[in-house]
Amino acid sequence: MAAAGATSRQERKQASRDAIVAAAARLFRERGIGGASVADVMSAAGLTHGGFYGHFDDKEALVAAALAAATNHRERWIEPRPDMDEAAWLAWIARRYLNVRHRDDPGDGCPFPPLAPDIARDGADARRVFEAELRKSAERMAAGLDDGTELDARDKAYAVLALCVGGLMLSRAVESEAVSRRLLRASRLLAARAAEAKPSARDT
Amino acid sequence: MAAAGATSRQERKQASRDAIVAAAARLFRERGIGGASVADVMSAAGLTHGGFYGHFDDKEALVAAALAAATNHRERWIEPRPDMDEAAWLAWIARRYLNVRHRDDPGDGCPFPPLAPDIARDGADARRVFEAELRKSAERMAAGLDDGTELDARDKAYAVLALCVGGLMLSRAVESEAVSRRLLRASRLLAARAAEAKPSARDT
DNA sequence: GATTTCATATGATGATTATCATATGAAAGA
DNA sequence: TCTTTCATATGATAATCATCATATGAAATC
Repeated sequence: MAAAGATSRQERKQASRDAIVAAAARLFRERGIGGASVADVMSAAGLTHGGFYGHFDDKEALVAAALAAATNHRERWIEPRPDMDEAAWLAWIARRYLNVRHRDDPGDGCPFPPLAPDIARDGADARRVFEAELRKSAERMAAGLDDGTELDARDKAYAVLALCVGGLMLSRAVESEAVSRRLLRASRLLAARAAEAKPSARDT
Repeated sequence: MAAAGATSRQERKQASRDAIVAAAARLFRERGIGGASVADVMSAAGLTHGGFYGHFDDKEALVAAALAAATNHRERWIEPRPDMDEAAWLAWIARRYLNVRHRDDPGDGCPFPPLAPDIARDGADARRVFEAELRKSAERMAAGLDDGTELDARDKAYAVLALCVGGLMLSRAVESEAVSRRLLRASRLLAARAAEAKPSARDT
């Protein structure tokens, strides 16, 4: 048995795998799935292309792993803030997500806007991972929301996610800075409207 | 000069070009830009690959043309309805857009959800066409909306577009029918909230 | 009718890519 | 120390793709 201290063969293989997944998570978000080859990913991970198939069955398996690994900012975007009312909290989340910094750094951002259409056309495995990650985001957000008259907390969360994902994606696809910022701002403002209008407070 | 009646050489070339653009508009929406080769598009147009460069400089020029050609349903989705109030009209638009039929037929649907990320990474020409088409949609919608306290009519339109595009795209990327339908329904319901709460009608 | 033009077809070309086969070299086990 | 194992490197392979070069055949012009 090896001295438990240093890196065992198993540990180093795991470290390689982690590096591959991290490189893929970044490159796929930046360039799309078709825009980053297996050799590109391996090279970005500091390895050569041949070893790839010792870690994954095929590229699609890497897509699924990279997608799961790319959702690591969720806790930062959707952070409970019991001090805020619902509308303020949604506005706060939207501001953290729908901004120029996030727009300009897709490689370190949310994987849903750059990858959703690719995933929609990909295999069922990737779609299952996508759904699981989206659901986790929705549940985390719903935990801070109240049920409304038409939309329960989970529905509100799904709708706000759709708005945020759509707004960010469109802000990246237009050419002018002015329209791009307008999309971000308008989407931020609509997000807060998902909070119930609270007729009870007014109509009592 | 040829008898003006039949198809001149010029007219037949134009017809070929139209067929290429129509085939590209469908295939790009169905498979993504990278998923449809020039040869695929030409074959779908009933031609062979070689003639392509007599019509377009390169594939990117075709992307721009196909994108402009793929927005032909806008008038159906965003149809003025002076008989409805703002919230009802937005709900009506969202219902026409965010439904299972549209979700399951991307080849004949809105080009924004399937193509936005590809366009974001593509050349500036395609992004300019994307922006022009998005702007036309926003202006058509804004013409039926009122300015609100935070969001003017154009902003409301951009936000509703972001929500619709995001909701449709996510509904295609998840695996289960239940979550997919939930995304469509929740997004439809939030769309109507873009209408001003009309404090004037209540608070007067 | 002869000749020219040109839209399209046929047939390269060179680059890229996913995937597989085999070599290597260092650590693990004996 | 010697042998085995195995993670990774090097080096194919076969397919796909955008793009280019040339051939063809029918319409347009003379």
